[in-house]
Amino acid sequence: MSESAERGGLAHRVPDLGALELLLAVARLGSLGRAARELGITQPAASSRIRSMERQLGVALVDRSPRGSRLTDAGALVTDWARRIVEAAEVFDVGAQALRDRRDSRLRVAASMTIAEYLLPGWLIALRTARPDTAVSLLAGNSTVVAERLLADEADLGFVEGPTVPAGLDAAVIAHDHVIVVTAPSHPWARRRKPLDAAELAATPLILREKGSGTRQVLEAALGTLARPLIELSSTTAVKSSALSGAGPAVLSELALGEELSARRLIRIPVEGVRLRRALRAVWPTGHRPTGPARDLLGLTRAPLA
Amino acid sequence: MSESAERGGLAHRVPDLGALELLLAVARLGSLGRAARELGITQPAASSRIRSMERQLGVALVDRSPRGSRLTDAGALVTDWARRIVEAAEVFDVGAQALRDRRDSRLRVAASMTIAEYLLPGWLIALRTARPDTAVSLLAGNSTVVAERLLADEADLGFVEGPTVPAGLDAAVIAHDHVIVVTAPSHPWARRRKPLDAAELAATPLILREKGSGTRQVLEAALGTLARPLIELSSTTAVKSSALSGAGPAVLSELALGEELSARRLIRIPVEGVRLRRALRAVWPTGHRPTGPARDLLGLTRAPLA
DNA sequence: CGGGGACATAAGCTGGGGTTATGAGTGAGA
DNA sequence: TCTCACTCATAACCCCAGCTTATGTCCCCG
Repeated sequence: MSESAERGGLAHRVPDLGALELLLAVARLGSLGRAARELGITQPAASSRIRSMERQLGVALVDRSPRGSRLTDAGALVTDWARRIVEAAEVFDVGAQALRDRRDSRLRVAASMTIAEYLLPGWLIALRTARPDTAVSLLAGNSTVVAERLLADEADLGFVEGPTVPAGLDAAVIAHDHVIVVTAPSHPWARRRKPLDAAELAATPLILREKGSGTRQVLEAALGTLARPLIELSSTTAVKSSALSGAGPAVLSELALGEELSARRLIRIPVEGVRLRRALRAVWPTGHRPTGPARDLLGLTRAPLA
Repeated sequence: MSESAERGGLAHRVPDLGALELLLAVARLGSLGRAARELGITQPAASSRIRSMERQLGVALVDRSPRGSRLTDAGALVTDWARRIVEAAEVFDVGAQALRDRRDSRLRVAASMTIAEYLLPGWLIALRTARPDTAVSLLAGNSTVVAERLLADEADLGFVEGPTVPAGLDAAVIAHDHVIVVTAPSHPWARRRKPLDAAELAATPLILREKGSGTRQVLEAALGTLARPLIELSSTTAVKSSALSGAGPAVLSELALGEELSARRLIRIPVEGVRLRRALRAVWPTGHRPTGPARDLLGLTRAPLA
């Protein structure tokens, strides 16, 4: 993330979550008072909070009138940025909630790191709207750990990544984790018209995760040869940062890239003739077809076998 | 966003930004004390803050030892979710900062709503690492407004979307806003093997923005006929929510979809034989080639003409 | 065996955000 | 025109989260 000398800290320049939620509520409901009521606080509290947020940002956010409150132009812009933060917070929330309720919950899920990080919270948000009262617990670990938990009846549903299904488990492919090649927009590859081929990819020094990591394995299996590292880094985030800084082409899981792709801060380079993907599977003990909440969750994860 | 009865409010279950930043610093630096120093607070403050975050989440996040602190397994998971929030906050920050410094700044940008919302903050984050001391101001408005500002020398660089370039301006296409068709994973289209064609798209009732909106215009221009609305909604977010809830296929700008696509909560349905995209252009007064910071920013926005 | 890290604990201050109580516009209807 | 019902703003007060300083404990290393 290129931590520049940035004195002050984000927290002092960005309103806190409560204020952002309040702003969204005002936008939706068109009135400070109504928004306050929805969040369970009083109207003066809401009024003061919005005001102090406007002071902090140095911009008027809402037009007050005796008939209600509407967003300013600037307010509309700010509200959309705020919504992104709140959505990220929702992901955090359901993830953390699942993590917390270890023991005593109704649906116990065991998942690989990648899935637990990027996919599960989204599914759980969806599950919550369908079955609001289901408490979920989450354990993250590798395939072996997931299998152990399922077989010991300490988990109801598991998720694993990779080519093999652990023994004793039935599985269904629910999606694929695409490993993709990206560069900064300034890189020459970003202007290519023809897709890369395997030979070219194998011949080019790339920004990679360390040897043995999931994405690296997928890449080398697909190439049928060892990859040539330009830099080797031990975290997905570090790889992303290097790529963003223009150090060179990087290989990353598509799941780790959110906004960077759609905002064109990183460009996806098409690759042809190489199967750069890894199956993501739901798993359960052989015979024990998922039922109840596990079945609901499984239904939500059904994606096309693209 | 399907506001369920969700009592309590996110803010009470999710640590505040300061705490999340602290957690990231601890993860990066491997020590509470060092992290504290980096954020400009004392070691006991950091210690207590992390502890209260652990209490709040009900999970141990860091392993303390007299030699330093390392993340727990759960801590690593939580840290990655936290990073998403902090990144969204950074986007908010640079956007808001640009919005605030209206008058007295060195680089004045005028941009269409879509670009100001989704693209500009990312570019400004990148610009900040290259030119940390450049103050940027941002005005959001439609093409006409952008053109006015540029011609009145009240802006140094503009960004507009749509097929035409306002008179008196030079332009360069920097990217394309792809309008795409998405459905929930449960929708039959999510399992199609063949791309949609124009006739099929025109014949199917779709979840759309209101008539006259940008994405709707692109869609109807591409189809050469009016679209058939299943539901008409007045905000991008509302369209997204409806699609997520499985109400039907929706048409949205790719820029508005972040995590939903990569996490497969919404599935992109390929469409063939239809040009569902709109040029995004940088613009400046004819003759006045951008120089200085404006030139730097323009350089950052260069993306392939995909 | 004495530093010097690293983290924990304790006591005290401060301020942001909450509350209640009240005032003051505006518009709609009797 | 008066009054009610709605909006938002202001004032006075309270509380607690989070900060600070000052100290204690543990462990490793020279």
